[in-house]
Amino acid sequence: MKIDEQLAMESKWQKKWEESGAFEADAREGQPKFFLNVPYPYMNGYLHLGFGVTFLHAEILARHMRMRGYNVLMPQAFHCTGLPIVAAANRISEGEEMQFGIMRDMGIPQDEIVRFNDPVHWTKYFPPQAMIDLKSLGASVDWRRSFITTRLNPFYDSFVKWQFRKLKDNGFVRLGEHPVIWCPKDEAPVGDHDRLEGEGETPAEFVLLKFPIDGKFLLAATLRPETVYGQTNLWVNPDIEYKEVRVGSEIWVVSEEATRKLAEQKKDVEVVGSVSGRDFVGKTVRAPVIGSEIPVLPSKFIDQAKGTGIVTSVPSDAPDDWIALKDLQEDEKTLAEFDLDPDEIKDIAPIAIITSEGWGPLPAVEIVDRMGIENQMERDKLEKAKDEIYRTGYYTGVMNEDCGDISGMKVEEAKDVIKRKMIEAGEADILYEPSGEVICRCLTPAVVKLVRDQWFLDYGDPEWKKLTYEALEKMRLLPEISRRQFEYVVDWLREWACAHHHGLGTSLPWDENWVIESLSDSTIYMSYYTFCHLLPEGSADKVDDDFFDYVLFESGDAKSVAEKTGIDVETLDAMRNEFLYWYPFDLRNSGKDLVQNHLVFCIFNHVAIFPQESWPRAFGVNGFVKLEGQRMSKSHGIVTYIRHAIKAWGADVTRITLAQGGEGLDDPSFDVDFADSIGRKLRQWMRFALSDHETRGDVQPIDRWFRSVMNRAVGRYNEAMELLYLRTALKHAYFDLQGDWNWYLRRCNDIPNSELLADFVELQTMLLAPFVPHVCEEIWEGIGKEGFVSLARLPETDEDSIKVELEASEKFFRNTLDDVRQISKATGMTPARLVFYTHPEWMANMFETAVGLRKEGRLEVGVLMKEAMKDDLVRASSKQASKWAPKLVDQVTKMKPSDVTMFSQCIDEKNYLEESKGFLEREFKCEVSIFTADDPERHDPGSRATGARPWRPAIFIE
RNA sequence: GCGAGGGUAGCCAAGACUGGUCAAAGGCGACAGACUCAAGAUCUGUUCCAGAAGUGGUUCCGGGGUUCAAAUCCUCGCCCUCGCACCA
Repeated sequence: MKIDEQLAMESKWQKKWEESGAFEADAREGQPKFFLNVPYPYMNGYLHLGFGVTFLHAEILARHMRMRGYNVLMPQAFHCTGLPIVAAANRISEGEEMQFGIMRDMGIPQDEIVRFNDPVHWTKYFPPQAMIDLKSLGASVDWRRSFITTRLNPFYDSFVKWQFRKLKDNGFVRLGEHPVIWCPKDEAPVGDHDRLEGEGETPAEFVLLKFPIDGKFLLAATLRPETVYGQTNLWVNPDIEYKEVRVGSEIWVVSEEATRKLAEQKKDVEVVGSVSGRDFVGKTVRAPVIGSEIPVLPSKFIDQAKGTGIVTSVPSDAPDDWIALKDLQEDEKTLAEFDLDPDEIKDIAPIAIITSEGWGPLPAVEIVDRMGIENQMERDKLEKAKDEIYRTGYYTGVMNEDCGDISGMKVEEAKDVIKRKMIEAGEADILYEPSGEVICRCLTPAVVKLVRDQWFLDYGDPEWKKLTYEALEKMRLLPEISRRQFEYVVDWLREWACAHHHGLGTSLPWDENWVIESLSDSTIYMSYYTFCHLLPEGSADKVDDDFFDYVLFESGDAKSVAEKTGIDVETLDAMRNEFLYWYPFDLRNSGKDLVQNHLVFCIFNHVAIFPQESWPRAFGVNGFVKLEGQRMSKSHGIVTYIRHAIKAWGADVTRITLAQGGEGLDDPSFDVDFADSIGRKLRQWMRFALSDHETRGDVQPIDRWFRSVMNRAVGRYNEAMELLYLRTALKHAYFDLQGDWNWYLRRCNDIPNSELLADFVELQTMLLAPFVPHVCEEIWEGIGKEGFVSLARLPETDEDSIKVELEASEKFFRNTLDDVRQISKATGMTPARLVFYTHPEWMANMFETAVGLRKEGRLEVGVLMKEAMKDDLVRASSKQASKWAPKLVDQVTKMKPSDVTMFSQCIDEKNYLEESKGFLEREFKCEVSIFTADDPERHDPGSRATGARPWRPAIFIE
């Protein structure tokens, strides 16, 4: 079948599903339900395979559960909230080439790209496209319940407002201030996606130390406030014009660059003058905390862009300070230039303050020596030195006894204590700046802005955390191994800034100037899926809090809600009923990147708003798709859209390839070779299923064997599917089963039992249907079944047809065959005659005795002999028995528990081989004879018979 | 740096919690054979090394350890992935 025939076949079934409403799910009393969903994808482009993997995990399970008899709901909405769409639209209107390139790569015609200059156009264009993609992927979604977010959807808008009023009423929303990386030109926060440089950089907190001088303050910035006890002097750059800034009632002296930072972070800031650094050199200032006078000295190593352009000097622990001090002490010219007393300067010595592992009292002195740093200009070496000291100092360091109140504290904790103390005493302040250089996409270097009156969701609230933890404990996590990460995140989350001033979304109900950000308007919307398809058009502006209170909590009065909203009571009750029936959801699946925010927010918000019986039941988490080992991501350019994959391979192959890519948290890979190969196999399977075969009516042991194997496979498949181990499920239900079927055909000389053949084709088709639904529908129809396979009922495992002894016998047979092959290979012989010698009867008795002892846990050589000798047959061969006993004990001890069960009862091996003699002769194309090892009549020219053991006949090849 | 998950044969990937039939499932690729006029598809076999008897040797990122026994448990180190916040 060519790809276009394949696609035509697939869309034929997609149309049939849609026309018949096969996947539209309504509350049905008496039938168990299963409600799955995945986070709605963001609508700034076509859907890519990354979303495909996440989606398919849920979708495939949805199809599986449907076939297990559940009433399954799988809805899908689309996310438009937030900045990226707006930012991208702006870039289009600015004519930015990069953005045009992205649009072209998606396959949007050049003359249509300009229409994307309006954010609203994105929200109209992409959701239908995403629907097309998912439908052509064979999604079994109830599309009646789809929607988009933001105020563009007034119903959803009301829902989010209701949610936020609830959160606020319950005391989970509060006001505070918050530093963000900020673009002064755009006057907007610069998220990672909007950065040309500096991905991952965050606001870092500097402590500003105030040094009073002439009624003003010199402001020195430091990342290590705990080192104030080691201050010996202050550094200023004599060649710089510093600015005098009025901050509140104080005048601060800082670099020009720093004035801009202050403007974004402090209230009431005004530049009032300027002063040369030179003016301060030689003067003394009183250092904060320690209170002693220290000299202001000249230095040129200070980076003016960083901090305030003024640095306090701690030569004991800062290599920069130590080397600068040393330089100056030896630099007579500079000393003279600034009229500094050489003796006084030379008297300045580092003050030891921190004791840390592997270091002496003066780490900076030590490391400058060790690394052979000569002067202040060796910036790279100095950076490295600083890093090294800071790392060990921070984690292992302890403040020594000369550090006042913080003596004896660990550096980690001293830092905070001293900072707070200084700020309280008015000796210090805070300044944020990006932890590394950040450049906005508009080419402007970013700064840190302190956003005031910021609304937060207070995820730090201990009571709230406690409830969330409780909910998490009761949840099922797939895979379970992700639990530690969830626990960590619940613990670690603090306030979350839940609204901003830009982007699409819903405004805060109590303050229209704020727009709720995208991770906060998407936490409980799974409940909205349950009833949104019943919202009547035209009631958009009337749906209010009372409405949601009624539908979700049945609080209030139906009649008055009906009057207010114009939605009749019956419809209201139907919505209420849908919610009650479907909620909570049974599984939400997502990429692993959402564990640390979205999924945990989802729990937080559920426990804040809903009663316990509506809390989430399970989360599934999966990795990111890799294409040939490379991560797919938009920013890295390697993107494969769902539609491109479908065009190349069709929906079925795309689905099964993604499903078998990998399990658990590992990143699954999209294996192109596998896709090609599985496509061939599926076509082959369809041909096989739909063609006529020669069959027979009689039932042979091998038929019972395959039926046993088949039923066992179903059990394993169900187990794996429930845990979302799709690859494992495919292995059991498809690859292994196909292999067993091939073996079965070989064993019955290519003439299968007719009933078994029909059952196998039917079952295999059902097992594959969740993965490759289209080809399975085609087969289902072809073999004359009514209705869709997608809606067929998977039979329960028939425990009675699982026959352990039959499977053991066949395993024995295959092992024996393998042995023959191994011997042939090792000897290079092609058998001209094959002779098998099965174990003598006494061995079986002794073997079973050994297994019995193992089960009782008292298998030892002595015990075994004593027990086995009670048997007449064993006693008759006592000499051989005692020789065999140690080996037997060893062998049985090492058996897997599963094999102990499988091989505990010996079988009539001679008879089993006899029955398959014809098969053996066909396989090896030679004469085959079978003897018991103690048969005096046996043909045994190689004296092999003595090697026979239970489950392992001796073999002789001529 | 912090938190979480990983590193298994040519490649992808099970196994690890509960140590032993583990030279390690399955898939992909490769090679050989059967079928075929041929190719493809399909089926069968091989795919760490050695081997004229079903075996032996050396393996599961690297070092050290526990144990009769380690891919599996402990420890140290190296490397990879995800996340670290207002951003979807």
